[in-house]
Amino acid sequence: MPKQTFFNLPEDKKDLLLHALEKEFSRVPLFDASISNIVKEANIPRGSFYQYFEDKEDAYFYLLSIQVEQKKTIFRQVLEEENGDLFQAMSRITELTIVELAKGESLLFLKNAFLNMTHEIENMFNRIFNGNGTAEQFKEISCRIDKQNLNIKSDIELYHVMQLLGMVTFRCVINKLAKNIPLEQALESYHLEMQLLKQGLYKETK
Amino acid sequence: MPKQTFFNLPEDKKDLLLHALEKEFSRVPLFDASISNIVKEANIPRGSFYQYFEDKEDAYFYLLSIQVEQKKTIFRQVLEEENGDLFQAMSRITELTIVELAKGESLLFLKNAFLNMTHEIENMFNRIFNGNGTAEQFKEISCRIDKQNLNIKSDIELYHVMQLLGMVTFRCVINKLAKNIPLEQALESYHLEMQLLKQGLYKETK
DNA sequence: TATAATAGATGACAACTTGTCATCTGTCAA
DNA sequence: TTGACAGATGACAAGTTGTCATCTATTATA
Repeated sequence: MPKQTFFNLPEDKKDLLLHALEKEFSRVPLFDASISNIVKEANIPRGSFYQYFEDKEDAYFYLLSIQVEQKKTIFRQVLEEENGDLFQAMSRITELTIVELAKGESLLFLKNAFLNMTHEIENMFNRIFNGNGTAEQFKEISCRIDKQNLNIKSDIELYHVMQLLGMVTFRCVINKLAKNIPLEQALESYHLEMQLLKQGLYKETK
Repeated sequence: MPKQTFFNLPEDKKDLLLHALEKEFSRVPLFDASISNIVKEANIPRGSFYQYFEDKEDAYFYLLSIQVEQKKTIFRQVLEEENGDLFQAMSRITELTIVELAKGESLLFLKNAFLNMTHEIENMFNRIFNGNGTAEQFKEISCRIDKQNLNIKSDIELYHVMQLLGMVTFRCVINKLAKNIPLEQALESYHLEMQLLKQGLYKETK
């Protein structure tokens, strides 16, 4: 988390900073990003950066958390529109994401995030589905999910189902971006995997 | 890939280099590793490093590919021992891996690889299951798999099944390492997810 | 044998990083 | 008026990386 000093800043200066962060983290992934570029862009002295943030990672994950928060709202909406159908909602989100990311220069920050997804970045993204990890946050989403058609016996199983779906979704987007797979082909693979997940990979369950 | 110059080196010097690489990449993950440390450890001039490798990544992925090749052999063995049962084989590999990684200071290189898994590193690991990506390599493994109990209609579906299993396995190991989850608990989650995969997440398939 | 050609070794170097810290500056409260 | 303190500032040490002109050794050729 940024230091208190950052939050004490006037709104416009905070915005300026955030824009500088987004610009640099859109240019290159986290590990290639340079604080020097950020301070140059934001026109603040180098020392100030360290007054506001612990380090590069701190700034990065703060920016990411903001964007994830926005995605979370969208996910909620879609889930509602699909009447709590988890699979349906995930499919639509994936399609939305892929199509949007394919649109050239836009969303470079997210593109870099996907292409350099580590478990820490993925954990942040998972907040879309699980909130910040607390039981209440999980409940808040899980209660909006229609469990009727899901083959689950408990909340723990629901949690794992969501983990699995998240995994497959991320992998699909990453794969599409990394190998520059055509849109339709990426979606085809995705739906195939989703279908496999639904049906199960084993013939005789019992 | 390392440059030809590297492969022209006498065996003992190559070994020296590889040990220096392993030492540095065991100390820290790829992005924090320093070429300076490597050349210091291997006692070669800085310029020589660039005579042998393109850059840090080049050296890293070469070392990783060697270790993955070893894992591939183990996987083949286990798959044979389990008479082609993919789930059984994956379970055993996962248990082996988790137990081994838990043993303190050993395998620090692999530990770092897991904790900083990117899609590029994951792709390398996937060679364990898919070979280098060619159709022949895939066939070579897939023909050893017993498809009787698998709910698949084609080789493409088998490919995706293996992707899914790999995904869940990696995630399990990463999760265990990152959150320092006790061994039994990690395995419990893993088996739960495997069970869900087997049975399917949906109640009525049709 | 003498010479040329080529592969490889070498380390100094420019051009960047990063995080720190002593020193300013401005704004309140007493 | 004077502290006190939060915050701003930029020079700095210590590190990094990739390059390149210059050696050196080995092998092929005349």
